[in-house]
Amino acid sequence: MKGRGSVAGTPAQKSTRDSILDAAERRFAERGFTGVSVREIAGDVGLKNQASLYHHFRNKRALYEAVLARGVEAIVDLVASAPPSTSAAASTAAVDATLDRVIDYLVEHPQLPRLIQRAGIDDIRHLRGAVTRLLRPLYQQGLGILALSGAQWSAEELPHLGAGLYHILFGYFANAQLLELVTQADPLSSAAVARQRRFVKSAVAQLIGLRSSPAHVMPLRGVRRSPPPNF
Amino acid sequence: MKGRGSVAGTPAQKSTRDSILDAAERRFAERGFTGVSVREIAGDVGLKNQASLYHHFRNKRALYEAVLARGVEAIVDLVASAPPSTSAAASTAAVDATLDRVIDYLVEHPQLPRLIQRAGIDDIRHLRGAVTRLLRPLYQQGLGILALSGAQWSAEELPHLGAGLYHILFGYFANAQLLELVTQADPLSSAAVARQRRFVKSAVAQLIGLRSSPAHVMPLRGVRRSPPPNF
Amino acid sequence: MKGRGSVAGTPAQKSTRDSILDAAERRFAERGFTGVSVREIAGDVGLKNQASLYHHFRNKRALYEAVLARGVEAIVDLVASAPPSTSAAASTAAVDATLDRVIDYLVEHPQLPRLIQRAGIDDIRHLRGAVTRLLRPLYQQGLGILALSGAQWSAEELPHLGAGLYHILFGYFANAQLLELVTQADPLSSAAVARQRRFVKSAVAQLIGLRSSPAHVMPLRGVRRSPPPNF
Amino acid sequence: MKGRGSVAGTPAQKSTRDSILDAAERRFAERGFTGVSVREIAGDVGLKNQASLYHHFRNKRALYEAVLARGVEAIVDLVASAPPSTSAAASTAAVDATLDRVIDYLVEHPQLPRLIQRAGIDDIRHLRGAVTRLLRPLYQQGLGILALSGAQWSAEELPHLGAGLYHILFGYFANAQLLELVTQADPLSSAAVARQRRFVKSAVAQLIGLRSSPAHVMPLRGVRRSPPPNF
DNA sequence: GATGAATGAGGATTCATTCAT
DNA sequence: AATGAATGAATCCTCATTCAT
Repeated sequence: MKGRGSVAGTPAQKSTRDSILDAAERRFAERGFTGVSVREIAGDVGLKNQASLYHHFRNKRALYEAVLARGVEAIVDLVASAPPSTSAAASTAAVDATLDRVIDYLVEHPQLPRLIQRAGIDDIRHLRGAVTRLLRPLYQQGLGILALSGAQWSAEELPHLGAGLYHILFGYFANAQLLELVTQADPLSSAAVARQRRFVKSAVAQLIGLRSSPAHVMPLRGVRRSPPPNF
Repeated sequence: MKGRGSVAGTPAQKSTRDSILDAAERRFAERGFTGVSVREIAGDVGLKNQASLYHHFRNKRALYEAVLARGVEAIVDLVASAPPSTSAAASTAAVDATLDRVIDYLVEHPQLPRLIQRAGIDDIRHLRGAVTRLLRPLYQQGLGILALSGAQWSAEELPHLGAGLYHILFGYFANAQLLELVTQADPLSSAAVARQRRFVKSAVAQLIGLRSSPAHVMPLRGVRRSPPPNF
Repeated sequence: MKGRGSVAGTPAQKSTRDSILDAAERRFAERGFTGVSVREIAGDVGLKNQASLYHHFRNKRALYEAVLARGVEAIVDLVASAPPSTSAAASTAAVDATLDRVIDYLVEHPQLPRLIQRAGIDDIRHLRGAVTRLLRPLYQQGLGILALSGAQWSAEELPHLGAGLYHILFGYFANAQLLELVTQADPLSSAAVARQRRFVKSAVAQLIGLRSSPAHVMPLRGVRRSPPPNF
Repeated sequence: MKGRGSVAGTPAQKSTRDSILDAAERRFAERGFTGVSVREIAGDVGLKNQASLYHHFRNKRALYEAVLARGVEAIVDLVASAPPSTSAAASTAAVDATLDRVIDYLVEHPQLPRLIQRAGIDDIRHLRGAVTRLLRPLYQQGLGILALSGAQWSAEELPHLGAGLYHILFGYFANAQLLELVTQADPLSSAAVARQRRFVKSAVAQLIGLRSSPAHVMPLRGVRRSPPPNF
């Protein structure tokens, strides 16, 4: 968020600016920066004229960056709020809790992973500042956590592990449409999300190499006997 | 053909059509369908005019789909050429070999993962046909392989595992730019690629359960035969 | 508004929208829908850019249809304002008055007959709505008038008579250029128009049978009450 | 027809060139010169490439003019073949016969009137030569016939009469689509054409002022009792 | 005589943005 | 804060035409 952002403490003028951000987030997630027109976003918000939008954001790119910053900040906050645990056991719990928080959030904001994955694939020249400011600290924090865990990975492999975990976590939601078409089942159904949640936790536990994870597997066993999907 | 066209005597000179496909693949991977102009692609190929391009492809979208199909087909061929092994041991070797082939190919065609990841995130309505034709069989084959391996996953979890492996494998290359900015190291350096190769193989092995984590595999075995749920 | 826009104080200054309609009417009449470019019309109006035109009309066809509707409505109003006379004598006067009004109007708007004749020859799929809304009532009214007059035509022949009168009336002005080339005289000179006016009135009178050719009118009278054929 | 036309006596190479003319006539009649693309015509003829068309006609306009000339010449021949009668009685019969011939021809070539009406409305600068060569003699001949008939018209009114007759005759067929939409009946059905034929003859007889026409009216009386159309 | 390829010019339309109100 | 109008640049695509084969 830049310059004219919410004046401290006063939630007053929320309406229009935030509506624009919401609409833009949805659109940009769906079709990317170049695939969305300012007119479209203005229309979504109920503005009769694209010109009105320029009262709230300097231009299209500024709007895009505001959307992206808002989205990434939310994720960063989610992860950053994890207690900086030092013991492996506490770390395990913390990781699981963080995964839960993130997955919960991604389910509630299903367009966010698309938006962020897109931004990662797109030309990131425009995003150097935001990346450095927001993502690098997050990355360092993640590396710290991974390093703590009883790892089977060398220090130089940790970045690869971090990237892998990120892709597992975000890729599922970002590619929901594709998954649906390929598997012919809704990847965002609550059952599917529950399964994905279990899978991610289990996979993370295995890859991170913490042996405390089986705990949460057991209670779910009964569920595993539920009727099979038609994958 | 003019300009850089076929030099007399070398019959295998790349056809205009293929040159267009190459240029388009690069561009579409970089900036997506809406971010690329036909003029740009035509220019890359040395065509003096966009009109010429329409001699080879009905329109921009047809070109895009041709590019995508070519790219996906290459991957599919890579994976499909894996011997349909039945023993777990043979499977392990086959999986490793396939991973090597795919990684080799992605390194050689670094734009392909971006292109494909993008296509997965984008509106896929236009791609129904291609997806069904190309990806579904590949997916079924993948599921088969995963099911064969002595895994700790239930049948209903296999799709999630498959998706996860895909995201680990392609995400790294697709997000190379982002990774570079965050980690401040080149993810496509030969050293980094070698590390990623080791990481992927190791991670796959762990997740598929061929080599490690046999601990909690046993209790789940019976479940794997259960019919799939509705996702 | 820029350039030649509204001069302060004169509120009835022609709106941009109307200027566009005027220019488009002229152009479309001259060269037809496909023969005119949007750029051309925008240029005529003094707009520096085609884009401005799209602020007032959704697209080229919408503009064309607006032009056509405006033109036809003017004619319809002209004819519709004729008093619904019931006696043959009053009808005669009314017909003459209507002819005068229409001819006056066509002389003042020489491009209108071309526009309308063109529309009749062109593919009318796009015009179904307008035709049904505007022309069918006019046609019914015309049939009523023709039926009233002491005519030598059967009910089933009235549509042919109506069409014939329409073609005589509009064809002259629509084909003015051709007539000039063939007759080597200006068909729109005031003398020529006066002659045409006399000719039309006289021809209409003869064909409608109000004034002349009573000879073979009688034998046909009874027939006129016969129900109409299927065309 | 210009330059490369059919070499005297040899009907040999008819095929392609004439096919092109036929297709072009249809298309140009439907949508006018600017509304038709060369590709379209070539496609109609079965040519896989527009380039082939340029073997037969120098360019699009030359093709158009050839089409127009062929069409107009046919009409001119039809009218010119009327015996140059000198007596009014013979003239009446000749006029009727000519009308029959022309109407027969227009029914068989329903696209011709549209083509010709269009040409008359369009910018005729390109057609000066053809008009002068083909139409002026026809016009003079027509004037002669009209002058012969026991006319109620002055010499200076004859051009108006001539134009009116032309518009009645061609307008009906040229505007068939429009008439159909307005009257909700097919103007080219054989019944409708028969009625139009009677109407035209009768109208012409009245306007020309020949008193011999009633003859052909009587035998048709029975038909007039046929069931009514839904005009 | 027919075709594949190429091309310059132009087609309609949409783009992001600005300005006065 | 919002809107109507305008605009330059760019969009995809089609046009008629030419040339070598």
